[in-house]
Amino acid sequence: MVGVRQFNEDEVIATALDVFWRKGLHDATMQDLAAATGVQRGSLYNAYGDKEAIFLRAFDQYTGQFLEAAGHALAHADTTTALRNFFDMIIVNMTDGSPARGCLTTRTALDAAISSTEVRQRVQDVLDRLEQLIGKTLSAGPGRRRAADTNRLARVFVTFTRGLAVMERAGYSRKQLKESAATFVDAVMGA
Amino acid sequence: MVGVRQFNEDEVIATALDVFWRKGLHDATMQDLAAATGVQRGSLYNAYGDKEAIFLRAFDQYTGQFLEAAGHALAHADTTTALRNFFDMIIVNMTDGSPARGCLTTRTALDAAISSTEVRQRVQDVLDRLEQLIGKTLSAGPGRRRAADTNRLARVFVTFTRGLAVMERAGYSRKQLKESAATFVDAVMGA
DNA sequence: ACCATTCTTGACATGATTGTCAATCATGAC
DNA sequence: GTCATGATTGACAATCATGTCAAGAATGGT
Repeated sequence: MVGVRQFNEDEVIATALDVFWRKGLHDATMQDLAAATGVQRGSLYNAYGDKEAIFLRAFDQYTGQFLEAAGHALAHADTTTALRNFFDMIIVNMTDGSPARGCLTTRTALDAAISSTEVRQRVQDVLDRLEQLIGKTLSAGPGRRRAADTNRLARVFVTFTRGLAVMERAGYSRKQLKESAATFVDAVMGA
Repeated sequence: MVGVRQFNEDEVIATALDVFWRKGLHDATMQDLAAATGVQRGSLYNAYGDKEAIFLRAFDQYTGQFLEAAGHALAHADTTTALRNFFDMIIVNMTDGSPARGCLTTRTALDAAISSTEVRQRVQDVLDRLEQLIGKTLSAGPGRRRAADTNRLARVFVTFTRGLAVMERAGYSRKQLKESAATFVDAVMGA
C-alpha cells in the first residue's frame, strides 16, 4: 500500500452508526459524519462514495449487534421468560442514551425519502430474521401449536416490537414501555 | 372585508393534508403545497405563517377524521367484532392510495427533525384519545377485568396499531397486515 | 369614483447540502 | 533518495428550501 488511509474504518463506521442512530439517515449530513469522525467530507466521499454507502455499512453493524443480542435474550428454556428478556433488551436498546436514540430500524423504515431498494431490503431482512428468531423460540416452547400459527404469532411479536419503537418516539418512558410489553406477553402467552 | 382571499381555506388544508400524508411534514415543501393547492408560496406564508402552522391545521383535520372513524368502527356490541372492525379500518386507512400513504401519526412521531412541542403534543393527544376509545370498548365487554388492567390492555392495542403502521412502511401488504391483526386479536381476546 | 385594506406575485437574500475536482501531501516500494 | 500511488484538503458549482419584502392588483365601503 502506498497512499495510506489516515483513519480506522471500523471506528469511522461505528461513529457513523452513532450519528445515524441519533439523527436518522435522512437528517444526518455528511457534515455531521465528518465532524463526528474527524474525517473530512472529501475523504469520506473518496472512501465510501456517498452517504448511503456509509449508512449501509453502519446499518449492517447495527443489525449484527441487534440480532445477536436478540438471540441471546431469547435463549431461555422457558418461552415466556425468553420473551420477557427479549422485550427488556429491545426496550433498553431504544431508550438508551440521552436523549434516547430510539430504534434505528423503525426510523429507517419510516423515512419516506428513502426510495433506495438496498436500504429497504435491509430493513425487511432484519424484520425477517427477527421473526425467525422469535418463531424458533415459540416453537421450542410447550408446543400444541401448528407451524403456521407459530409463524403468524412470531410476526405479531415483531409487529409489537415496532409498535414499542413508535411509542418510544411518541414520548412514552422506559417504564411505560416495559409495562406494555409485560401486559402484551401475559395476554398472548396466557397470564 | 376588502382584500379578499382568493382561495377556499378548507380546500387548501384538505389538499395540504394529502401532501403531508404522502410526503411527511419534513419532506413536504412549501413548493409542494403551493403546486398542489394552486396557491402561491407567498400567499401561503401570508395566510398561515409557516409550514408547521399549515401542518397543524391539516393534522387536526386528519385526527378528527381518524378518531371519528375509529369510534365508529369500535361501536359494536361484541368486543371482539368491534376490535376486528377497528383494525380493518386502520389497515385500509394506511394501505389506501397508490403508493400507499401509510399512517400520518406514526410518520410524524418518527420524524426526528421535529422538535416542535406543538406537533409532539398533537401526536400524543391522538394516541391518548385512541387509547381511551379502545379502553371504553374493552370495558364495555363481558367485564371481569380491573380498570387498571383494561387501561394497560388498551395501551397494548394502541401500541400494536403503531406496529402495523411500521410494518406497512416496511413493505407488508394489506393482506399480511390483516392477518397479523386477526392473529393478535384472537391471541389477546382468546381465540 | 376614490381609497384603504388586504391579498397576490415574483424577486431576493440566506443558508444548507450534495457531489466534484485539482492541487497538495505522505508513504511505502524500489 | 526518488517516485508512483492514493489519501487529503479546501474550494467550487449546483440545488433546493426557507422566509421576507416591495410593488402591484383587486375589492368593498364611502
